[in-house]
Amino acid sequence: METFQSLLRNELARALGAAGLPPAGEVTPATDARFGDYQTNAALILAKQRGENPRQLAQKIIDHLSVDDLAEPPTIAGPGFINFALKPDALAEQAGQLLRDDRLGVARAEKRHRIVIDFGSPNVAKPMHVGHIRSLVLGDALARIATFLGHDVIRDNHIGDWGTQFGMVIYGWKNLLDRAALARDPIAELVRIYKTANELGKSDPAVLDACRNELVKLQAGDEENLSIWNECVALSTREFEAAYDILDIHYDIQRGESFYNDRLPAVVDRLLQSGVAEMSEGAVCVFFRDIPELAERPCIVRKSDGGFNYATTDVATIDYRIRDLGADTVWIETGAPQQLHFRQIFEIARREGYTADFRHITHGSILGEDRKLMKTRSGENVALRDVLDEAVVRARKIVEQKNPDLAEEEKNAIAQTIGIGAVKYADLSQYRMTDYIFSWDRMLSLQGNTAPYLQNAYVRIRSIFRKAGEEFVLPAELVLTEPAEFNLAKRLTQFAEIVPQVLNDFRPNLLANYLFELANAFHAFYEACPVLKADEPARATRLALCELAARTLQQGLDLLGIDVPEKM
RNA sequence: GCGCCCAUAGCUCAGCCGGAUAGAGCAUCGGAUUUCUAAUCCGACGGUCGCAGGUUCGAGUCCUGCUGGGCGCGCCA
Repeated sequence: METFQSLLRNELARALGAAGLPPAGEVTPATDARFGDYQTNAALILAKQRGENPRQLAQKIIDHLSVDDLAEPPTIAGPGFINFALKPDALAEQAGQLLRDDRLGVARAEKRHRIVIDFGSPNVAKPMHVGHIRSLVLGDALARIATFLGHDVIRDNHIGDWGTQFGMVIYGWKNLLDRAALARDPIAELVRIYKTANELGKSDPAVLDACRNELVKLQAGDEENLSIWNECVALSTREFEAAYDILDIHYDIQRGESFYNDRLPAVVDRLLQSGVAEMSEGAVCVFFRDIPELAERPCIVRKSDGGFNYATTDVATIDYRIRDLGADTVWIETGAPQQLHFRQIFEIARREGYTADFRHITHGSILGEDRKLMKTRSGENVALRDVLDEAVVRARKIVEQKNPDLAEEEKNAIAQTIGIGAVKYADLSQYRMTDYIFSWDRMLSLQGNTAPYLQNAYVRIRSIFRKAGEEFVLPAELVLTEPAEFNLAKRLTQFAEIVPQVLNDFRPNLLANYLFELANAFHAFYEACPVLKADEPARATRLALCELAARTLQQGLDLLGIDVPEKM
């Protein structure tokens, strides 16, 4: 089914053609209720191109428009906008259709892409910390939305499992390991031996040498070191999985850096042979002399000691995703500091002839309430698990306060849904590039643009249906009379317009903002329009609006990776 | 030195391709509950969109310069 926006857009295109005018402008939701529901600036654009009077052109366009079944007669306003006000009947009809559509009106993408999404990507032998939240939550939401739009999405966990840190970890494992501590908290012990080895190495060159030696042995395939390494990867993976379960974020494949090891020599040979790379000061480099910003920033793909680095791995990773996985689109979600690196990697890929759509999707940092990078009092990164645990504990207290009569088990489940949802939503409701200030009080607030506010709108609807004690039956016809009904219905029809927009510039916050406005429209409707006590046909119409609002909230939150409770 | 990102109400933030008198939430103040979850709703107050130029019928949005903050820049990832 089509959205009002696309119906009007098509009609505009037809009218322009009929008027002998070229396609121009766009149809957008009205910026203000006074201007109706939709508007187009087509006349303004054409007037500029042709040096004609915009209002006269607008009239000419209107003369060819036929939107009687959707809207009141279009009007000209301001410098030459054409405004459309939807007819209540058209809105009611559209809402009825949405209820019959299990996609809530969201069209599948015209072209189905195979998209590899790389996000999260934690390091082995290190704890996941609060900084991983953004990449995880943003990447997951984008993956969910792309999947819903019909794309073939492969979620790839590109874990850091082959860094130079393993020299120290293996040295520590052999000389410093406390088995009991490892059994208790594997990652904490791995971090401890890594840090201790690092400290020792600073004061004792012999230790530093020993660490280097362990790394060389690992890279040469030494059996003992490989088995220690394997154990570290397994322990870390178990830890990651626990976090993924809590967050309900899951991957299709996990191809860590080590996966690409045996492909690296061939990558460099190929780059040299094709002339993309060249020798420089003993290293193999790619220069970008024709790109001003990159002219003085070469990318090293093989160090002068013959070793490979992460650039080599990332070139190999691009290869794999396109050749082996068949991707035509690659999205990499990481923090902003890696922008230069991926710019280089993508440029190398283009020079190798790859035409896939590469996107580096970056995000800002999470700051503490002191506006500095979020750290514990002792200056450590805040552990991801601690954040998630505290979110649930805090949510649990609120549930206890507001709804003490629920069963313990139910309270726990609700606290989980609200707490985790709040953490995710706080991140997703904000434009990804801006740094955001982490605040428990704000994200768990019951008012404002928060997950609990949206979840509450859903819960109120579920409560109505529980009270009604009846299955939802779609009425033959919806009849909209009250302004609050009209506003809610209009919001509901816009879900299908918003969802695809998110992928334009990777902005899940557009969807979050929409859902907030929808919840707002629902709450206003809830206050103004009794549902169960209303007479027919208002009662059936209002139940239908409730049903559609519940489904839209649930679907929208699900696309953000957020669950809804039945009670709270 | 060069490059990337950011700067909007007291606070936290929206504002995608340039569009009409720049919007929310929080906070503050004032209202609303015999009613389906008041975990809500309605209203008021609050702005030199960092500064200065430029392009345009029209600039928070695009261009140039500047200021302030964050990050990055040849052998870590």
